[in-house]
Amino acid sequence: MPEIDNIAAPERRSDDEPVRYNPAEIEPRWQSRWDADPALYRAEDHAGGKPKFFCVEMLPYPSGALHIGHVRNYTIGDALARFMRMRGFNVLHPMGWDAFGLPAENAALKNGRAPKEWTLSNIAAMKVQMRRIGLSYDWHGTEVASCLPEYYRWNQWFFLRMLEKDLAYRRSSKVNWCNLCATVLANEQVVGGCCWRHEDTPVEQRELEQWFFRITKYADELLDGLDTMPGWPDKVRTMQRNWIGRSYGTEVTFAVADDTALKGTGFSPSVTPPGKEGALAPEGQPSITVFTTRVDTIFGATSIQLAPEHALVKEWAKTDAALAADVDKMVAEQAAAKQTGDFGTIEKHGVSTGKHAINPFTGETLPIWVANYILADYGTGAIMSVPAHDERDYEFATKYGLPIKRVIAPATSGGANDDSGDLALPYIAEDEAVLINSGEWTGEAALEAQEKMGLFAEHKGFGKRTKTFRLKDWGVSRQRYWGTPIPVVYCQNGHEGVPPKGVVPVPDAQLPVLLPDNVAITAENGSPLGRVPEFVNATCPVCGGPARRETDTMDTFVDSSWYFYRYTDAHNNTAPFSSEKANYWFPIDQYIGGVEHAILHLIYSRYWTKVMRDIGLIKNDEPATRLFTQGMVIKDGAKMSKSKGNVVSPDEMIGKFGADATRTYALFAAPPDRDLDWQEDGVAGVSRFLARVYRLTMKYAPVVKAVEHAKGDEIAPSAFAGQTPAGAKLLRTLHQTIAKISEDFSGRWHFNTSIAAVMILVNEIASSEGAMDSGEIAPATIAELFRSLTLLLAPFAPFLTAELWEQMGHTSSINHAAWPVADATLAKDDEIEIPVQVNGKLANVIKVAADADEETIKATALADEKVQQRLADKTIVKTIYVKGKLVNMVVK
RNA sequence: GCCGGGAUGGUGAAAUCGGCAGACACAGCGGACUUAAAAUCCGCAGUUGCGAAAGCGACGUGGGGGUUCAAGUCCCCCUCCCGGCACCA
Repeated sequence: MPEIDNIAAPERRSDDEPVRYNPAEIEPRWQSRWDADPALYRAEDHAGGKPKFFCVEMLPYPSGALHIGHVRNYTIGDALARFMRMRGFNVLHPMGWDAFGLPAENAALKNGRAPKEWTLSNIAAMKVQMRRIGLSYDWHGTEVASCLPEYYRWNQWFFLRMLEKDLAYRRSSKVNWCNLCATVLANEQVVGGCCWRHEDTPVEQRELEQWFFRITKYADELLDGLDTMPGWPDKVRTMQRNWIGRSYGTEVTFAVADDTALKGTGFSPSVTPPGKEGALAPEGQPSITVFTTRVDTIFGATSIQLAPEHALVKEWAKTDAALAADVDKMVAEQAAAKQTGDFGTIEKHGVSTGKHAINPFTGETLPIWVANYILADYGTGAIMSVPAHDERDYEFATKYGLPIKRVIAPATSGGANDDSGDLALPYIAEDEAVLINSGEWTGEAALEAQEKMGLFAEHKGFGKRTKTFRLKDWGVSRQRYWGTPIPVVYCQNGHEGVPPKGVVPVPDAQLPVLLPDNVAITAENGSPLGRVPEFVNATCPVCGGPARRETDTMDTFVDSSWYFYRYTDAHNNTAPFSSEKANYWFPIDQYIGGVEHAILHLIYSRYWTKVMRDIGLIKNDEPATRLFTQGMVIKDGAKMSKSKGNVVSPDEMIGKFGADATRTYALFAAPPDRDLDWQEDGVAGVSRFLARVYRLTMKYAPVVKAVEHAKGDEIAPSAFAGQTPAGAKLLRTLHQTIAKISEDFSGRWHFNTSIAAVMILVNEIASSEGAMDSGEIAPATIAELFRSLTLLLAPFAPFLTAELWEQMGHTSSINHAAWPVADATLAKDDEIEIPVQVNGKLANVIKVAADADEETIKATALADEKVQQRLADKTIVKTIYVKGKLVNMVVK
């Protein structure tokens, strides 16, 4: 190919007209070209032969401005999406807006702006920012905004399906109330006793009628499914496991003793009337059911403890003023402690009810107490207290002088009847521990006894083996305006549609129930919708009579529970999405977002996926195969906040250094899973690096163009004979870099080292400028270098690389240009460096041929002068050789 | 208290499987270019001792112990920081 070799290197441009990297000129120019092409990032129809890749980043709340943390999150996803496109995948990369929620109402209160107008203008502003950053979203095909009726009508549609399946229900319950939000919060939205949005505002407990979703129906599946999700971080899975909190145990029913009868027979608390063992309470007599995970310790129970809000306590308090007063105090104390978040540390105390219960296993009579450490909403709100084998019960029993009875001993101790008591109490029994003092069960291993005693209680009818979850049903009612109206009415003629009683669902055909505009937002409690007569006054769909419309709206986590399904079919107006499309794209191949949603959005959306599967919409069990949680962006070692004045503005960064530098820095400064300390000087450094790439590539772009033109625009083949050493060295580095980055993308995602590798390559190219100009390095090599360099940087710096790609004479977009392939032969070093140690200390580094055998390497090492100095007067005991890595001589 | 994650130069970090600790950058210092500055380029750079220098040596990955020819990496104990959960029976 003489004509190629004869292409002259371009003249060095004179110093007075340098080619300057100017992102402020390049980036807007490309941005408007991209904006003008609605199909640029459109995924192909699923009929195509390419493998699919569905890449989703968690959608933002449209607050009005992107946070630098968003930039990091979206840049990670965008780099991956761009890489996968170049690897030939059919990539769906969408974006949307989590657009309902309280800040819009606060803005209305503060500035008098309508929530809708405020939200939509924020969306517009943030979309401009996202476009400036060069994020490759298919806006036209996929954009979703949850505040639009086209979206939220499907929330309503799902709500109706949930009603039909008895997954949505209404009941009165104690709820978390945030005064600043002026609404109810779900358990998941209470963080350390405070509101998740108002970190310093304690959550109050209020009794309210609420809509709930029966997420507990799926508790087992949500928990067990975690074991089948290796692509999710352990951290998130562990958090979800703890949140769901399944405990296997036994419910045991204790009959409440008839005190009047006992008094007549000379009652003694530990003596049971004969024949009363295992007795259930007679008709009309109350009983108490406790939940325990350690039924094997039941012979050690010495009292029953009830939560202050237990139904029986309320009953007894009616006729016992002193008890009522004590209990009220306890309820108030529990509520206060929950607010301040130190529920776990308040001192245990309680009060005796004077009543007694009968242990069905032993027939013993146990005193019934009310205790402040018993939760009303976990298990049955009642426990059997076993002070010998439970720390909390021990503490309580010691305080009040209740008996402590040992019924379990370690398996290694003196045997079944060893209750010598030399072991510290409380003794928390292990599985192998052995029962003592437990009647016919004495001698059984604890774990087996749990099983057998549970079965026994079941058989005798005073208990059952069961499991309890920490997870509660999801309260979705919000007393707010800016959310999805719940699509039911209450018929004033008493018509009933579906249960619950009195509720008439709005028929599908009447959806959406539109959120009215022009609603006065005030700070008063109660939903603003309740003050809009045109909204509240409705017609019963069953009888046509007057009806009152539900004024609660849905929790915004409903919106985000299924938004990514809508991406696959965003313009569908007859269904939430087409099953065919969803089944092609789902599950999401890579989901990326902050870990703060580990037990909010990420558990709700798993639940929603299972519900949608069970109503036949989709086939997948889980929404996403892989989840990545990126680290926070911090500044000067601290979380960014307006009050600290250390907030980094993405616009300012882009204005100063350009989007490419901002993006590249966000990936370069730290591995994506770690926290990143934002340093503006670092962005400046990356910007200098991109400027160097620009200057060099612009200089040699004509060479690339000429070479590729001569070859008919084929990809330059790498291996050609007669390569000079300088050229071979550059090609080696190039192919090592290609291999490294390709690997980083498919595994570790340590883009910081990917970018460092490109920097090394560029440094080497820059120092070979003389050799390239003199012709020592062939034009074909130069062409391959710059062509590949541009492709390698394309996922990180899309504007710069698009510009350079065009400057090299390419007319087709770089977005779908093929990712370079590493040539292992070219990447291979022909000479390697081997460190030589003497007694583990570095003596020297020797250079040997890459294919040198062990003998040669050892001989070379031994012959080395510096090594010899270390070996003087010593005897070599052993020589360790690690192939291609090191030689270590052990000497005496 | 329990469960995760982390601690490496002045700073962000690298070392992917036990094999040259500090790649790549930032900040710094010295130099070139310039009337000057900016920009750019070249060089130095873990700490410390000896030396005029080339160089030679010691120490060094939060602390202490261990395994190994060899430890940032594996094991045991401890400290501190971040995140989550926390009287869940």
